[in-house]
Amino acid sequence: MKQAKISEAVVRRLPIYLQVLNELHSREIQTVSSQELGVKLDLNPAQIRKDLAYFGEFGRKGIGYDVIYLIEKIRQILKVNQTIKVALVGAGNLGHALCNYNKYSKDNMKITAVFDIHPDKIGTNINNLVVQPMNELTEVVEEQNIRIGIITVPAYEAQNVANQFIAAGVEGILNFAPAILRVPEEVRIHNADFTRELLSLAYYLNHEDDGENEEGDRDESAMD
Amino acid sequence: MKQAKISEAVVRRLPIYLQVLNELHSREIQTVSSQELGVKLDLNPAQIRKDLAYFGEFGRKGIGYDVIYLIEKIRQILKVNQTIKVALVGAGNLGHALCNYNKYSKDNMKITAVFDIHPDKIGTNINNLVVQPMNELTEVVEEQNIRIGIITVPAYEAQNVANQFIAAGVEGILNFAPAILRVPEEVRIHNADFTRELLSLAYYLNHEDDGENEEGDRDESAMD
DNA sequence: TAGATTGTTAATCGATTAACAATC
DNA sequence: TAGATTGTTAATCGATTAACAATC
Repeated sequence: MKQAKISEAVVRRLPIYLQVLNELHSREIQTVSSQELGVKLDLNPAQIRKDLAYFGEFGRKGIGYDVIYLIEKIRQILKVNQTIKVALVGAGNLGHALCNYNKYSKDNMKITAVFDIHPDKIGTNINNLVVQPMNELTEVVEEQNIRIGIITVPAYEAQNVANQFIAAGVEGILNFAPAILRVPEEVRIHNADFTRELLSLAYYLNHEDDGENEEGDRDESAMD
Repeated sequence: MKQAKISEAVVRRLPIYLQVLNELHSREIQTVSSQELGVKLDLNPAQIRKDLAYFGEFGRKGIGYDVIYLIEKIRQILKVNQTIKVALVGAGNLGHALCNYNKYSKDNMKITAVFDIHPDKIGTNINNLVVQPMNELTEVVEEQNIRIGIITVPAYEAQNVANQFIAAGVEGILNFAPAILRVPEEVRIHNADFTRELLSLAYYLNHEDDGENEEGDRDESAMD
């Protein structure tokens, strides 16, 4: 009865469920069926039921899921029912944006420390946090028990920052820099590099209606 | 011989390949094998070859892939060999950050217009662009032939902005707001909501070494 | 009770990986 | 030529979906 291995696809859907559920909750809706969730999210209801069933029996047959209860359960699963402390390196515009989001967030993930390498940034204030110099990172991460590091520095500095986070003992890294980072196996890394999203979005432009891509280009031999 | 249907998973890997290739190019490396790419990206070499082979024969047997040639080809596939114009709504910190990234980007995706609803933002300058009022959006999008809209407004305004983008005729939307947006089938939407990344990252914290989750919680009947 | 909806098993579908002939 | 590596087919693996008994 050990928890079956949960695929990444399942885990990535949980925050989406949470988002819809929070919205339903704010509209004071108390119960929801997998059917209804499926319509909202363009997902197969069976998939939603199956995803949730990996973690327990959260619903009631004939009724559906209690919104508040399910929110609580998903939070438990994602471990955001406890406060998780986060540090951020790179006090630029993006760093600012994330700190602000943070302020309004309902989830218990808190950015509790901000670092930067540039002397003109150090000592300034972001959302009640004082920007600290990089050489204090290790100490602060250890002392505050920070578990996640966010990287919002230019690509060429990203690996270096990641290394410092890892040395300091974070368990996960959220990387916004457009760079491929090497991390040891025990550290989880997620990339939130928006250029990837933008480029893959471009692929789908006009893919139906214009035929530009359908001739030429295909049957020449490569690199001649 | 019509192009086989390309799965989303494949398309999402193309920008990653492009990223590594650009890096190799900047280091003046001229040829690369699927083997080497696989090591760098933690991907199976066969998968990389198969991904690329959907679009043509880009490599040379016994040799590998010419870096410059492959960059060019992937750019064609993603349609970023031409300039693609992008508009952004929401001139906050995140909007600023994206506009700046944009400035340094090598890809031909250009943010050419920025909008905001707040009077105090309108008329200000971001990266040489003047922030415009929302009521000019439709006209500007049409005139400039803008094909992608980026949404960096609070969640409660996101759907409204999306509707305006869609009415103005954009083909794709990149949404940074933590909201689930409804769009018509012909409009492609990608979500870059960082809270999702952060929440799914939290799931993986400590999943190996602490057993907190392994008892209790499982076999109580739901909602009693 | 009848209708609705879950949790779960079985069937299907699609994506990844292995293997290898072709060839540089 | 011998070694390397592609493009591609076949085998495997995993994820999604359909179907339905259990039950509220």
